[in-house]
Amino acid sequence: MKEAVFETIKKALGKLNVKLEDEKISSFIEIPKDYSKGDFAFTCFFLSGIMKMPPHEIAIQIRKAIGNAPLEFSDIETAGAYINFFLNRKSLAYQIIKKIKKEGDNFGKNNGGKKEKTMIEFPSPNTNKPLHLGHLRNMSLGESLSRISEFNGEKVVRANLNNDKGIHICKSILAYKKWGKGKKPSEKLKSDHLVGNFYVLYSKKEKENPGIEKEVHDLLGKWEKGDKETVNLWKKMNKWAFQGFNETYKNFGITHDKEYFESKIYKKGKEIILDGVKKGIFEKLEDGSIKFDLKKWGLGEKYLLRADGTSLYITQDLYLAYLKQKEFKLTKSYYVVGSEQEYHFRVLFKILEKLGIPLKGLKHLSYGMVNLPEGKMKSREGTVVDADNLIEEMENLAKREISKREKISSKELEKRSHTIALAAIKYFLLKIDIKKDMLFNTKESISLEGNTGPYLLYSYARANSILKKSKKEVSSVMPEELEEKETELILKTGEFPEIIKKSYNSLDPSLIANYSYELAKIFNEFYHSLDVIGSEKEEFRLGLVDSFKQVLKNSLYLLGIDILERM
RNA sequence: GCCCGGGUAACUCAGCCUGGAUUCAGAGUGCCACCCCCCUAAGGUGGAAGUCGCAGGUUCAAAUCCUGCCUCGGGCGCCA
Repeated sequence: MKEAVFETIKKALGKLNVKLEDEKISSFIEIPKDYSKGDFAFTCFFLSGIMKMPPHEIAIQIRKAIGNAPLEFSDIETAGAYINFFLNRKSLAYQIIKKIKKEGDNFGKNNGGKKEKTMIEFPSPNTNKPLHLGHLRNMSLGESLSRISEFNGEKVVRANLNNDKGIHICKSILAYKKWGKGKKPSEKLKSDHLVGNFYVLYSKKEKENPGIEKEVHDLLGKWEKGDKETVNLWKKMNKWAFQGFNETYKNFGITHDKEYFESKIYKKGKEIILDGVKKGIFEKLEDGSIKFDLKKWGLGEKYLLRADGTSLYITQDLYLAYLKQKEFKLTKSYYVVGSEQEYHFRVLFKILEKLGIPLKGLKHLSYGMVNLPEGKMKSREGTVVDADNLIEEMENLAKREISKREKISSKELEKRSHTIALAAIKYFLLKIDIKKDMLFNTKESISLEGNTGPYLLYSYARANSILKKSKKEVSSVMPEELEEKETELILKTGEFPEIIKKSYNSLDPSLIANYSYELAKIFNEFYHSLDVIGSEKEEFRLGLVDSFKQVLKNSLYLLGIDILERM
């Protein structure tokens, strides 16, 4: 439709003997923020220099030169320095509603990425402590980005790298060994929480007696040598950690297609480094260590292999990047990892580039930290918001709210409160710009009112309720006149495909989250100002409600949020 | 010291990429007032609340672009 505006303007300018490049004209055609100002607008400020007239005068001149509005438009009017183009909204509305109806769950999909095979890695936890709020942000983002990519036609492999070895793991193992007394997970103590408790205990003991740090190193040494007792204990505790994680993943609606384990790859990658030395990219020092000079790119120097020939974190990451590619023939590979690791990934990608390993589409999907009013979360000190506890707390809150309103079976109560709790958490974590740090204030964040996940579910349930109660059939016949709220709602649903593309291109789910809220808000305004059931336009408005419901559903799907037919 | 990223109402955040509009720089929470005759009040309506960190610059036009500064966070290991 923009072309029609363009042609109209170009013609009019021709009549006024104003010569402009097509691109320039096009760049001054914009979409007004407010529907009441039309569907397109042409700004005349920039012409004042050329035409030697005040901008509003120019607008009037151009409007005159346009003459009668072409068929596509219902109206063209000037407002100050703007020429506002109103599309024939009845036919536009009709087209949007028809399209949503026809495409349903596929509305907004496109296959722009159909040639892509993408691996998205998240949340890659350490196995020495349970998942916390930071992981919830990570998982919400990972799942949402996976769905957004799929919605745009990509094939997505959801992967997880389990950081199951290293000094931090040995800390919880040592604490268990010394003070665990053979304790086992129980109904009351989830297995990964048990492991986490010993990690906290270790930190406490270390403060009292810094000497035990040596014992941890000894333990790591034993593990690396394959000491039977140590390895068995490590296996046992890792199993507990994984069991607990799996419960949390399931509870949070996360699945993976591929699991990687650091313990299985940590020795690998040496060949890649040595190959780089042969090619003269890396430098071998006298003591045998290998390093890479990245000062050219402002990244300093980085060691790639220890003097004793053992691997470093970056070494195994190089290997894993290579392995992923080999196994899955990827065209893209994303890492959902916190912003604190930006430097690491810049170095990693630069090295891969220099090695000439044909890895395309590597990207660190960096997200900001989740902080508490008291400051940073620290697992060591136990000052974290635990994932399982938070979910449970939210469920209880939702249960209380539901019980105030309605008596339902306990099974239904469980289901609804769970869905509401997850919606609240996921929406809260996704609505904020991916790259920004965020503050989690327990009391304020755990709200079910206002700009929240439950608000969206509630709007959806209301729409559903109308459709259920009405005895009439949805009709595609357009009414004579459209009310303002009707127009707003239709145009907003029509924006959806564009939002999807934007969100896909910028890899940021917050655009969809904020769109969902705006959409639901308009629906609630519509709901309050106009009757559906019993109105003369009942059939038409049912169609409108149905479109809204569909678009909100698609939108929430992309955020990884399940819907409820009743609330 | 160097490299990233923030600083918009009391609080939490949109808007910034792609600079514009009339009375207003928007939401939510909180505060004040109002609305259940009617499709779920987890809702809607109105009000109070802002030197868009500071100072320059570019432009007909700057929250938005550029420079400097202030300030907060993160990062700069033969740790992971």
